[in-house]
Amino acid sequence: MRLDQSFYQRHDPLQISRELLGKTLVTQFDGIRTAGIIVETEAYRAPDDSACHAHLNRFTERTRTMFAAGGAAYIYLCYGIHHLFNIVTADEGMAHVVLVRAIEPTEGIETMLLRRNLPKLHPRVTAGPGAMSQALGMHKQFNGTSLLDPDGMIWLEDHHLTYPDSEIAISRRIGVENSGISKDWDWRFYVRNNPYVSARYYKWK
DNA sequence: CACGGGATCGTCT
DNA sequence: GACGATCCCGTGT
Repeated sequence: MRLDQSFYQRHDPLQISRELLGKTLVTQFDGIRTAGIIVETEAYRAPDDSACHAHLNRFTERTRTMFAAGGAAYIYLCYGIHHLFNIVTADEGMAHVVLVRAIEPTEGIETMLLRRNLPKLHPRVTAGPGAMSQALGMHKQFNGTSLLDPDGMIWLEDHHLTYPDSEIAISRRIGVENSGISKDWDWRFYVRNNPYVSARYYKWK
C-alpha cells in the first residue's frame, strides 16, 4: 500500500521521521524497480531550526521545493557530488522535511550494486544519504516531483513493518555541528543494531 | 581500524 | 569566492 497525502501532510516532522522507520522507499524508472526499508532519518523544520536550509523561512530557488505541499521530493546536490533525498511534509508554505539517510536493500539489489560499483551486498551500498541516493538512482532531476503521483518514479509503501520504541535510537543530527543553536537537537532517528545505519557515525550515539 | 585530505559544483554572499 | 545535511581512498598502526 502506497503512503498517501494523509501521511505526509501532517505538521510534526519528528513524528513522521519516527514513523518512516520500517516503511519501504521505492524508485522505478527505465523498467527497473529498486527498494529498501528505511532505517535512518533526520527531521528539519523551518523556521526555528537553524540547521534547516529554510531557516527563518529563507526562500530561494533551492529552498522553493521545501515549501511545497507534503508529498514532494526535495533532492539537492551536496558537496558537488551527492544528490540527497528528502521527503517534504506538512502543508504548502511550511518548510518541514525529513532527510532519509539509510535503507536496508530489499529489491533490485543487483542494480544497486551496479550503481554503487560494488561487487556484493554490504552496508556501504546504502548506509549514508549519499550512498543510499546513488543506489536508488536518485537525481536532482527528480527534485520537486510528487511521491503521490501514480506515474511518478519515487514513492513509499507500507509493508506493515513497525519497530517497537525499544529498537529505536535517537541522537543529534549528523554533519550540522556548525549550524548554530539547533545543532544539538536530537532529531535523528535510527534502528538500533541495524547494519545499514550509517555505521561510522555510531560513535555519535 | 582510525585518521585525514581531496573530489566537485550549485548556491548564496 | 567560500562553503557544504558526504564519501572514498591512501596512509599508518
